[in-house]
Amino acid sequence: MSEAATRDRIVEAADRLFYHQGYEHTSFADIAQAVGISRGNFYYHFKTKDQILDAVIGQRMANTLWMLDCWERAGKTPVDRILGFVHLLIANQADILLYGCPVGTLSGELAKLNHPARDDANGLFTLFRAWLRRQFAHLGRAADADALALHLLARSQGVATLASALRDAPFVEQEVARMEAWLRSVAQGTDAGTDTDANVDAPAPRLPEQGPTRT
Amino acid sequence: MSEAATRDRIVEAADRLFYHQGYEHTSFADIAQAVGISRGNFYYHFKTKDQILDAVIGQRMANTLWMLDCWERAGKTPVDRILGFVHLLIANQADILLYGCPVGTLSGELAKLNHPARDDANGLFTLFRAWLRRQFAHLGRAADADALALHLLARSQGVATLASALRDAPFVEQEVARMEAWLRSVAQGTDAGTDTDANVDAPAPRLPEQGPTRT
DNA sequence: GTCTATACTGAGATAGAC
DNA sequence: GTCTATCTCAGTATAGAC
Repeated sequence: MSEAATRDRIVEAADRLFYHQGYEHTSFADIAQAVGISRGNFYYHFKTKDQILDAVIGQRMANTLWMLDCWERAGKTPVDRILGFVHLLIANQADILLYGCPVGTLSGELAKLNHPARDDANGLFTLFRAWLRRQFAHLGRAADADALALHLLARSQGVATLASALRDAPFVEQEVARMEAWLRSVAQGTDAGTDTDANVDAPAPRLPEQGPTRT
Repeated sequence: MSEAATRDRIVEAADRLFYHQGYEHTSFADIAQAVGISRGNFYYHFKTKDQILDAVIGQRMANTLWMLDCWERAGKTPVDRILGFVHLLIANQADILLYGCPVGTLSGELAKLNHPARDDANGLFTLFRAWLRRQFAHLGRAADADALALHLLARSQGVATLASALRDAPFVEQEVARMEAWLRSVAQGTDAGTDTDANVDAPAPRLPEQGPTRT
């Protein structure tokens, strides 16, 4: 088999396994078995496990850019385009219920491992952030476009995390509907709790927080 | 040293290390070193790694119950009590920026490992969920109290995930302010996008979603 | 209760034949 | 390019002395 073809199959298998089982928990043997090659052959294509991770992240970046570009071209209005992002939760619902968001979970794992590729993995977040920011700016919210982008990213991450923990599909639908409503209110400028209001530095009574554990 | 004292120190060290480094990435040697005992002594107290995990989860459950009870007694109104939860993000900001939320990250890791203690870890979510649900019910939102509880839990999870990925402290403050504003609107019954509205089954144009990758 | 010594396993990585 | 064989090391776990 051609070198490129085998390499691609390795990256593809590693991508899936890292998503399903986590990076650290996935062994060379797992990937080799999934591809159908020997462990030895493996090292012809990748010298270290970190190299495979780099390749996987690289491919995810490319795929993400391609996907963002699709939404860009397919959506007539900024709202339509942002809905493309929101509906990823629906389109990938089955996987998300089982494995969470691939961006968030990889980022979280690499953070705990203190892995050098941590920043590269976070680059995926940056891709979405910049794209969303541009959409919100086009929506006439240039002033707080970045805050809105981060807000929506966080909402989406939270839904993925809780959905996979609880394995709760209706919850995903519910939250997506909520995000759609929020997006409409942002488009109409009727959203509450934004930075343009004075409520940012509202004092709000702080309670005696925090027991012996953190949460 | 008394048996109980050493055991407690092991659980405490394991709790911290599981949070900082992840469960799988933390070895017996790591915990033993942190406690200052030998690996051999370790096995006098816990026979397997899973047993330590169970003990850690048990302690987190107890601590969480205690914390929820504190908020219950300290907050005069349901809004005050819920704010106790929201402000955990502020109180534990430093840790969250580095390690994310201990509940969400453990739950996510155990899900990927397909670990038997997965459901036990998710019990922590259930604790918060039931407590928040009760607060929202007291707020006069009995009909959608559970949905509101899950929504706030998800928001909090999303903020923790993104905050630790981006190491962005101002973002946490910003999102907490947003949650406070949202909570006020819920208390006043002026919140949008709830299940009581007709917008749940709004069609909303679905775009050609999903490129070759999931996100 | 706590220690040292050690068995056993799986995983990352290398060498060299085909 | 792909394979088998092998090395090294870390991690879980056990046995038995003190």
